[in-house]
Amino acid sequence: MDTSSLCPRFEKGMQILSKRWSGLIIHQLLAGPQRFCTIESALPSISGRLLSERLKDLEQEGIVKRDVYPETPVRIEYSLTDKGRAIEPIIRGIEAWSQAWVKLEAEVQA
Amino acid sequence: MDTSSLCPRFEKGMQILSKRWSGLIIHQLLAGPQRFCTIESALPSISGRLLSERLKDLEQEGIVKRDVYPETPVRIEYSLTDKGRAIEPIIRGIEAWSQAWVKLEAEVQA
DNA sequence: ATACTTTGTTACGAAAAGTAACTAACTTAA
DNA sequence: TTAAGTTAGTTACTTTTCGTAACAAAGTAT
Repeated sequence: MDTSSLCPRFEKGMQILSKRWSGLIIHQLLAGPQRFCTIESALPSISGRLLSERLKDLEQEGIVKRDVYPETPVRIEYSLTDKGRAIEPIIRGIEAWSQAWVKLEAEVQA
Repeated sequence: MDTSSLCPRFEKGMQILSKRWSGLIIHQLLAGPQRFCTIESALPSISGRLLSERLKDLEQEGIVKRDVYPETPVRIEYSLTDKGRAIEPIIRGIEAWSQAWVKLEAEVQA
């Protein structure tokens, strides 16, 4: 029973952005187009399997674009679409909030 | 191997906000303090088990406050702390992005 | 005492995420 | 012409998280 005025667009948007790794991948791609292995080593502890899966999800949502350059070795570059770049203010907002409010384990005095 | 300059605060902030339901719960609490069953019926298809778990997570992170009023029946109100209210611009950003860019299933013409 | 409400908890099966090893295509080195 | 290396994944398997449903404590009303 949905008695709320919860907008289905907002609900879906939230679903997309709150999938694990999506935010960090988008953040990484804000630095410019880059290849699979660059993203993989930029993000701590994401595995190839998940990165591959998540990039496919984001491509399907029209947030990420995948370009194949048949060089040698083949170069595959991932970049943000307009829809993806439109997420930048949100990511920056999360950065700002995190700087201002998030305490790391080491800083939390119980 | 973390060769990036990825800020650990940002990483943790992202982890908190991107947990399933966190965003929608915070969005709901932006409307003001409210009780468990109100949140439960405002969000589509979240179960008591998950809502309980997520509210505890958010309370632990200092984002949500839990107040017990020993009335009859007992009233327990959940509200946002300052740290929680500071998330409002991010949630509004996601709302705006969703309005502008998110297409629902029904609208996607393959 | 019994039934009802609110705020949860417990138990269990399903789905998603994490880990590690493997594959395909193409290159350079021996 | 093998052999080993690189990039971009995939497959198989384990662990964690999620979802569903039934139950429980504390109090009121009947």
